[in-house]
Amino acid sequence: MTDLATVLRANGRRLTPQRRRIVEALAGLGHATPDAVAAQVGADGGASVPLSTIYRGLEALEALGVVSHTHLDHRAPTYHLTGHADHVHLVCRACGRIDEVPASAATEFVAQISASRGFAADVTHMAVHGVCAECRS
Amino acid sequence: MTDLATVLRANGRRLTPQRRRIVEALAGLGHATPDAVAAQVGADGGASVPLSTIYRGLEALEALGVVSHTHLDHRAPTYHLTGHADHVHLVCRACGRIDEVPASAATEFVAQISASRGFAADVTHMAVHGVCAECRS
DNA sequence: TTGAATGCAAAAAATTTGCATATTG
DNA sequence: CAATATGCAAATTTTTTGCATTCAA
Repeated sequence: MTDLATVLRANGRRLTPQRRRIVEALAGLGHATPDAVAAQVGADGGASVPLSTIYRGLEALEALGVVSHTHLDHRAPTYHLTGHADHVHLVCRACGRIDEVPASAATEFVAQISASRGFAADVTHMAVHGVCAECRS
Repeated sequence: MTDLATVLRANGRRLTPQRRRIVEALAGLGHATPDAVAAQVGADGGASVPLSTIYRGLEALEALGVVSHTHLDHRAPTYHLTGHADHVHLVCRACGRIDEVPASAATEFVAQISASRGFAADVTHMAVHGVCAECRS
């Protein structure tokens, strides 16, 4: 936790209560859109934080590698703590359900494109679309 | 081409000149955002087509499986013809470059999650983020 | 102190929707 | 002719920006 302050300060940034709350919200939610983060932050009892601050906070934290985001579905960037367990998201195109599988399932795939293209893939929180088991039947 | 009309009619939809131009635009561009499609459609000499029609057209075509979309970067759904060569996009987080590798590179990966979760992944045009060869050095 | 961050409010983008009119099948 | 699509304009939604004020370091 104090680590957060360290990372920010090391880059001339500051740890404000708002940012601390953004991180806490993400820790509790796992994944969340800026909107959802705002809602969660507002739900912790304290004063609500304007969306603009949420956006700027997430942006600052992402620049420092504390959080990152992916696009699980249509229009919604979902943020998560970088430390959050690495996994790939399986997004069902039919029912919308989102399942997860450990990122290790893609190890081979990652190695392959690294070898063939020199591309260092980061499959953490990668979104894979398709149809889930239930919807297939 | 006439096939397009068939698919639409088979579902009670209609082939309008606008939709034909949308498909032509995609064929020429490969991938494109709704905005880019509109620009291309407008560049073909004919009258410009309002964005709302582009959106509705893409939606209708996607529902019939003629086109589909993915999110390559931050805020931009990119559409492409379903028939367009299957490949996975390698999006460089550093320079923004987008490279492609055949979808077959993910065969093993797809098989794995199918076996473990019964999830039928469609990696066509899947976006994989990371750092490209040049930016790594 | 002093520059970074917040809060608001207003501006931009990006989509979506209502509806009268035009068109396709 | 009947139902689907288009065009436009207006309404939403989502994200960004300007700025005076507050606050962390």
